[in-house]
Amino acid sequence: MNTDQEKIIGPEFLNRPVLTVAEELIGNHICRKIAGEVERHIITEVEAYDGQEDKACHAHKGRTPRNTIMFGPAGNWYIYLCYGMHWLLNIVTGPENYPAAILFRGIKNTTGPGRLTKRLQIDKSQNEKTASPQSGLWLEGATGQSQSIQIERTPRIGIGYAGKHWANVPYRFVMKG
DNA sequence: TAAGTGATCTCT
DNA sequence: GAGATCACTTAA
Repeated sequence: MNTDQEKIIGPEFLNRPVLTVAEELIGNHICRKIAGEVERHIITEVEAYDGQEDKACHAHKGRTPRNTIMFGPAGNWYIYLCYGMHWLLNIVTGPENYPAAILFRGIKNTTGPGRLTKRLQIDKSQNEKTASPQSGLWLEGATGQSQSIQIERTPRIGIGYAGKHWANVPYRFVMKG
């Protein structure tokens, strides 16, 4: 018997290598409750940021007030303002004290991390919250669908400053079609 | 192609 | 406290 609880993606799913989690998130659902109405969107594009060695990861220079949440346990949201006007949404993954997160870059019919958060009405009020129906923002598994999708891997976007190696590793996952 | 926009971080 | 930086979007 599948209850709603069993479909929710929580720390058990997220506390694994960030690349594995990122790839498996494609095709699943991001869920948002706004004024009592629940919306579900298919995840089509994500990027992985993997630990302090990853020069593109916000935590690569060590712990700061902003990125402390990434050092915490998996399953929390990391949301920050980019270029002064765009909120970017990440989910923390991996074990405690290992800073890794996945950036949500696109959902069905909406491409771009800044547009995604605008579409879902996400801002810093969700930052550091746990992904769960109680916080109004969570992830659900789309069982049955994920077997038929095709995933493409490409280098990440907009991180040329990270150096030749880290700017070229294929840590971006996009749903084909 | 370029400019808008403001929190955060790294120096003084 | 000041200046540089930045995981983007939009309008031309």
